[in-house]
Amino acid sequence: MIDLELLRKNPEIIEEEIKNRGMKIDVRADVRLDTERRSLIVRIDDIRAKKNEASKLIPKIAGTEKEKMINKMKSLNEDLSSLESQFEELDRRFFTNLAGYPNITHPSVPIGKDESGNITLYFVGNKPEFDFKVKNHVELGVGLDLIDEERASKISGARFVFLKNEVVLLQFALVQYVMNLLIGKGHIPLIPPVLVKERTMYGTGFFPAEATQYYKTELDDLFLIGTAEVPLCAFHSDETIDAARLPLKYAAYSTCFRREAGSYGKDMGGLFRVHQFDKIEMFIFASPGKSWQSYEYLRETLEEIVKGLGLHYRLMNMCTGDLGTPNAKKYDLEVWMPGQNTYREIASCSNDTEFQARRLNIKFKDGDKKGFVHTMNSTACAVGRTIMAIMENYQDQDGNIVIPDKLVHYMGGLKIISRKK
RNA sequence: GGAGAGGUGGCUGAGUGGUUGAAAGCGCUCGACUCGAAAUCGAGUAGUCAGACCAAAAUCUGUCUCGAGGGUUCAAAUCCCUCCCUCUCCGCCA
Repeated sequence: MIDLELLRKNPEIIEEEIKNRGMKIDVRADVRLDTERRSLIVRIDDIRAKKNEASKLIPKIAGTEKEKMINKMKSLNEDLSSLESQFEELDRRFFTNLAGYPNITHPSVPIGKDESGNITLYFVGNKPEFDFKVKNHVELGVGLDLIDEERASKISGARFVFLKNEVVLLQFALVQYVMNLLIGKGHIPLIPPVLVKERTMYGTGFFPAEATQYYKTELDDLFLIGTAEVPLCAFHSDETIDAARLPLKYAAYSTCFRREAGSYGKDMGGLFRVHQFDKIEMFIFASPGKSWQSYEYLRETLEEIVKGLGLHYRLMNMCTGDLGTPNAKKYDLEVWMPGQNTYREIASCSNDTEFQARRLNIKFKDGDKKGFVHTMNSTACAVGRTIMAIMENYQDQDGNIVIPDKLVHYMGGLKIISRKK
């Protein structure tokens, strides 16, 4: 949700934003709509005031006086209900339109039409070189008996997978490594509910726009979350947080579910695009003044995690055309995947400034100062995709997988996953 | 799955048709008393959306809000309907 004051006072800023994002919204028409609805509010409030005044008088008077007053009230009611229905119509239209407005992007966000406008900020680490023919993670996984897609498909359908043997331990190791790192930095660990109410999906802005992306339970009207961002963001909804507690940092581990509607045939096979995966998500509630500082902290932390695993990656600054509506800025972290011979997204880090907080009514209080907090989130570790990256980057000539140093401890000392005899 | 209870201000909790946005208590803020504190006394203490003023803040005026939505009525926290949510007991269960 955008700031109404901004729409009223500086509609040109919003128009510029919409243009940059390649969206089409008639801002001026909505400004007029707002003016109209406000003048109706004034007229309605005026009648209500008269009603309230009369209402206080009625019990004190009697006879014809009272009779007259009651009749006056009746006629006021007629005026009122017609104005009210006009208002409701305008109001509904206005806020429906407003729901489509994007957040205002940070000046550092590049302007561009689509993903081709995204800017590579930098590369970290070196692309690994192999003097043998590399395998992709599916070939490796099948060879080492680490993933089973066939049976998953038999019992659940396409885009599901069994993780098996050492790679199960690898998942636990990753979770331990990442959680410990985040707890050390003051993040509060959480395991959230993965089923949420419909209104939570609306509140966090995932509905109605992306409603077809998520699973719904048939008997209870609950939805499976696509990311822990949903319960994390809603965690403090309708709360006022003392500024002294900001920034409030969380880290949630959860399974995530996505229908992947509209991606038929895309990235089939393996761990990259599945209906169910596990993820650790970072989330921060920050005061507006420290927002961008906290956001860069998120990025640094994400990079620290990926660097710790020794993966080569590039950091992308997503352009206006490729940003989500709530995002003021977004970094994507793309890891080099030797088996795909390309960089693939394994993490995404965005600052939604006060866009979500406004919608979920999350405020801060700093003495006499009150306002909406800023919310931002970042993947800490998308477990499936990270496992995929480790498998492909740490393979050896014999199709074995070396365990990254940082994880050996959490693997009970196991240094390599090798072919079973 | 069966049976029941309930949703009122930061909290506890009154309030079954008319100066009730809401008693009382607690908490909190300010003031008095005190060398200081406690106790005591006094005052204040919800948010929303508009409007006036304004650079802005503050202030003032009005509106709406007693889980949500609808209905009855001149008038609803209070009566009626629908929905949502929370809790307790029994059953089942990791």
